[in-house]
Amino acid sequence: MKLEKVTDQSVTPTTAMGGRWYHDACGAAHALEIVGERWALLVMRELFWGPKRFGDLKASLQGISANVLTQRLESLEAAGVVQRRRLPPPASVQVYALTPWGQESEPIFQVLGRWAARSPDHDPTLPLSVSSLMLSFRTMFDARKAAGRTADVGFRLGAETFRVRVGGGALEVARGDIDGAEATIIAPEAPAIAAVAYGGQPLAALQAAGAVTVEGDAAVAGRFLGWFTLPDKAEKPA
Amino acid sequence: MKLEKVTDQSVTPTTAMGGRWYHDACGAAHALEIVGERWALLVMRELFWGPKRFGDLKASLQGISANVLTQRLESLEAAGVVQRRRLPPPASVQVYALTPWGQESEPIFQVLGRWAARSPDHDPTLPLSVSSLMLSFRTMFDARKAAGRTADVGFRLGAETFRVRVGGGALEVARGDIDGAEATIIAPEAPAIAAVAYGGQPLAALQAAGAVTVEGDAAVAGRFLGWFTLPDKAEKPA
DNA sequence: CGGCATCCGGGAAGATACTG
DNA sequence: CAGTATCTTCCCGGATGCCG
Repeated sequence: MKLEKVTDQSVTPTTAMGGRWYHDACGAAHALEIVGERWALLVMRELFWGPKRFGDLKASLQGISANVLTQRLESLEAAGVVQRRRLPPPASVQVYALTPWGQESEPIFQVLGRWAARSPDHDPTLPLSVSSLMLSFRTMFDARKAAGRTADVGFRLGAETFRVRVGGGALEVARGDIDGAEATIIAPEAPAIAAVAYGGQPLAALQAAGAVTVEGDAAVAGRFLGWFTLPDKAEKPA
Repeated sequence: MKLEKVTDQSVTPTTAMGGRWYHDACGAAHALEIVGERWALLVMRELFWGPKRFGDLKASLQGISANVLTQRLESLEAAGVVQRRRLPPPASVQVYALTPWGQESEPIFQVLGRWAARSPDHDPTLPLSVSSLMLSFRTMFDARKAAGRTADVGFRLGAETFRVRVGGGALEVARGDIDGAEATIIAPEAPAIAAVAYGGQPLAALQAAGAVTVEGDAAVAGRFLGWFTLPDKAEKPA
């Protein structure tokens, strides 16, 4: 007995994967139908800290082409993960934002990130978007290292600003205002920060090289960047 | 400047996606390079409770074709997630198993499953593999409902047997021996069990219909199947 | 039977060019 | 700037056939 032809149109056009489903009640399988297409999850990642315009989205996703981005935004909107919004005048431009349910995807990034960081093939020196860096702070934050400490750190990475607050064993991230932070870490590119937090590079070395600038309390900035731990790599079996 | 031909072998054959990478240090992006291809994560799901042969794997993944399964097993093996093993004589057949690091993927299924279960489009009445059902027990176990209780339940689903033990707020699953369980739940297909645990169907109704049989303490079986909760669906925005 | 190679049709991804 | 149109390349899925 053959499967019925699934190219039959008009069947749940809301679901992505162009009409190829797993026909599986398993939640993970359904998740893959929503976010399993190439780029889909990375689009969500880039929207995680707030709405973005098409062009900014495309710029932050190095390598995606406009038509693929359009398709993904359509799929994700149909799935209820992304919402298209028009900003109020005078800035009446269209932006894309995660829905509340889309926002709940943070654990997906944490779990995938922690698992893949143990991959023998993972290369943390590759380019890194600003959104990824902020997500990595929440994923790799090591509360033991920050025990008993607080910090209020601003980031200015290219044109984006983020504020990170640490206290009570938790780390909060928000896009936007950095006024009044104890220290502000400034860099043209996110990977420079990752090199310090994850690559063992001394902050002072990157400051000397001009890749990173710190305003305010440099001791706070230095301490803060030591509060993150990458998991050990897994063994590659014979 | 064109990309070099990526069918060119010898370029990190360890990584999947046939030579299309994200060039992104983000852990989630790297995870997608490993498990983001169609079927890859479901292959891992089917291996989660122990090694399987090619044919059993193919049978449990309704709809996969042999060549795609071969490719996925190759990719996953190259990535260090899956290991090919030869069972000792007399049963000297080849099986596929997760590596220790591959076993660490359980949180991925939990998080994806919990998130996707809230999808407005998720249909829990679709077919369900035995591995998925067992994974769903660990994902959707509601310790509050089982508070102060223990259970030791065997499952015989088609040709597979699993043993599930609940105690101290935790739920353990193991493939294999079910001798001495307090109750054994028998069904030809996993979805019958899901209909009780997640679909609100009374166990007695399925027993009457002959879809499920219980041996041993039926009260234990009935209680056990009430200890699981699906998350609420998210709102579909206008 | 288990596993792999090969061929084919359809469709998704990627690059480029173009339009409002 | 925000997408659409088009073309090419490559992946997915099915079928068949080989070889242990």
